[in-house]
Amino acid sequence: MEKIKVIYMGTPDFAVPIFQKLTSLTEVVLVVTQPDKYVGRKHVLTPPPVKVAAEKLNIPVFQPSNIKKDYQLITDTPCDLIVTCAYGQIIPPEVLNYPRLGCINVHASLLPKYRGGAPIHWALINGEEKTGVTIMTMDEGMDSGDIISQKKYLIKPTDNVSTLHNELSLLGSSLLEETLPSIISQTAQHLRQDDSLVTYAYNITRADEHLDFTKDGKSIINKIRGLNSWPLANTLINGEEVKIIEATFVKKEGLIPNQIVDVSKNKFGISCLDGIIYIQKLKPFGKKAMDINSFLNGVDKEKLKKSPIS
RNA sequence: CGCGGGAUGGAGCAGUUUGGUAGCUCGUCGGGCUCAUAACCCGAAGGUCGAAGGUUCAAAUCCUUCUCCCGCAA
Repeated sequence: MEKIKVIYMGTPDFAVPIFQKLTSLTEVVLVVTQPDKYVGRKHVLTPPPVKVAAEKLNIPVFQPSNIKKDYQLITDTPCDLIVTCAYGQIIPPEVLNYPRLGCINVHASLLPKYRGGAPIHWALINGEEKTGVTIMTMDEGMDSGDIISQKKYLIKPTDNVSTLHNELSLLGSSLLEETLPSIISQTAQHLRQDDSLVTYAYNITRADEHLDFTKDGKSIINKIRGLNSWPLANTLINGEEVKIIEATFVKKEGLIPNQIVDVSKNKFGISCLDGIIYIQKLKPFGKKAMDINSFLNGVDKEKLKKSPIS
């Protein structure tokens, strides 16, 4: 079978395995990704991961800062299909309508749930038992196109953003492999999204990262793992911001929430609505991540017991 | 030069303001107690105090420059 010509549009790590799978199945003639960005304290100009992967394979890369205006190169490049995954910009109709087989997108949720930029985070934070990946047609809305195929993933209690990110990225790759033939033969089923079931997963904001210890233990733990390894949940202990990386929950009745209730050699417990959150791993302000034993070794435990949480 | 925090035995920290013998909590190793232990007791090893230069009789501490790590902001 002759390989079809594809333009791939994607940006972050999540989009890399899907890109690589695509290169093995089709001829990727152009990669469109976000411009290099200045990141970090030193403002180092950093290329997006998909660009790095594309350059390794000597595939041309196009990085328009505003694709609504600057799409000429795409529509001048002969191709049969456009595949997108976490590209990062709304794609104009001129591009959507260009390839004869259309535009499809790989999204990290079971649409119509969790449309938007942070579906993995929100699925974990909300304590979902399952999530998955969806391949769909693109339209001018945000993740609102027709569903072509889906694959479920049962979330493990040990999953966090990093593990789930990897799982779904691989799942997306294999789903793409399974779905591609029906796209090429134009026999794919198109299922309209049920508007009444739509939910949105907006990008995580600073306020989303803050832990509220007056809530129930389960939701606090879900938030901690739903923000791990990035950007991490935080709280203020004695006015200093501390990132909470890992914690466990023990159910217990009759506690006043939001208090430091258990400090010993290797335990640091904060009360919540229905029990105690034991911090296992954290990152104090200005310090590196450390386990709870290390943290307790270097801290005045009597003072810590009296510290307010906010 | 965007803003701020930090670097002290293997880990986490105190000591720096006011220069004067390297300290705490752990870990490691050895010994003891114990039916036993991640518990307790006794002892030991392990550090050119991030780097370089300067001031001084004397610098972890004061001055200058540099490197690396972390958070925020983009």
